[in-house]
Amino acid sequence: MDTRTALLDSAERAARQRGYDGFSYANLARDVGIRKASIHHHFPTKADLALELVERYAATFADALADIAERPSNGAEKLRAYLGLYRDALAGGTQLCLCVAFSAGRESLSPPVLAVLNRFHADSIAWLEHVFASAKVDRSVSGVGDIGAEARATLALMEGAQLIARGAADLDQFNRATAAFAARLSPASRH
Amino acid sequence: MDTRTALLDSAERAARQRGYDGFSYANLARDVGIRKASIHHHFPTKADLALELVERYAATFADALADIAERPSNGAEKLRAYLGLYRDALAGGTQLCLCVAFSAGRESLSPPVLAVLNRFHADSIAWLEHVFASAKVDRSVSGVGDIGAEARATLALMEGAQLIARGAADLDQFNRATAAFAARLSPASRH
DNA sequence: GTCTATAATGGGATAGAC
DNA sequence: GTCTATCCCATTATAGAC
Repeated sequence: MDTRTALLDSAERAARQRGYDGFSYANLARDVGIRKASIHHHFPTKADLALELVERYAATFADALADIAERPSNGAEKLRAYLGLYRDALAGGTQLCLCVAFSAGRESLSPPVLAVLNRFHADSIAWLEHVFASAKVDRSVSGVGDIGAEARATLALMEGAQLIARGAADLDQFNRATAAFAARLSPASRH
Repeated sequence: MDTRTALLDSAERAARQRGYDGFSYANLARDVGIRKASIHHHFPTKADLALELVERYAATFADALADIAERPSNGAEKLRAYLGLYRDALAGGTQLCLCVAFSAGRESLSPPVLAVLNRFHADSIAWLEHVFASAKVDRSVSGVGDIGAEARATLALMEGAQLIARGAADLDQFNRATAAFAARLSPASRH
């Protein structure tokens, strides 16, 4: 594999486990098998690396959301898939969504990275608002209230449930924290 | 004020803004007005400081929960007060609950600090389970399902809503994310 | 593209005078 | 209890050979 990609992969794993301040070029160098000075050839500064990391992550996530949105499914099924994204991102209780992991050490981040993070949040909320709006029409989700509030509550629930599960290193904590939310979603139809 | 207390206060502010890795003895020294070497007289290592910090915070929080629990109020009013604790902890969008702030850089923390953090979470969940159980009886909260799931979902919602509000540096984001939850609580009676 | 070598900085921590 | 002075280490980053 491409050294550059290997570095990004290694950095993503580390960042999602330990946050931005929690990984160093020395870690990456050991992990990838080159010297730390060589990393600067690919990413001149750590801020450059972080920016590309978060951009790549946001793009991948946005693709996943677009993929879900395009499916010919109702609101409940889209939200179930959304829930699955956050469950999978936990990697069994060891990792967080990169944006949650970066949200903590926020003050260490460069302005461009913060900008991507904020966009990620705004896009997520907009996507959720859209899905909740369609769910209100197709009646596949019970008790849908104000769309903006639903979207923010859902995002908060995902991020908080990740923190709880990560703290306990136990994926089941995520499932329990999101059980009531999942119960609002009408069952998947058996095609 | 006591130098020791001033150091703890300064450290708490810094930690809740920037996480464990995000503050240093140099910061505290500048803030409190002594030299950084002097801090070691009060707290030999940073792990010692962090432990006392998190213990003090957990104790204060536990007192607040006990205070709420002892009030002659129904489940809804207790949960409203709980919500208020997390809203106030945001300090208008600039700070997180210490346990949320520490949850991120988890891997940097010493085992004793992690232990206090885990106890904090467990105690919070137990407290919430108890309140939801009583709310099920007094019918002051709508649609109460499984107690354990309700408790974990509520904790996750608080923590996630804090992250969202902090990211936007806007307290109102917290209110919006928790609006649906607040709407489940029966209105406060006018004595 | 990767290496060795080396800044330059900042971190936590210690010794010992006052 | 606080200070100065110092240590050791890890960090990001650069220069220049190969």
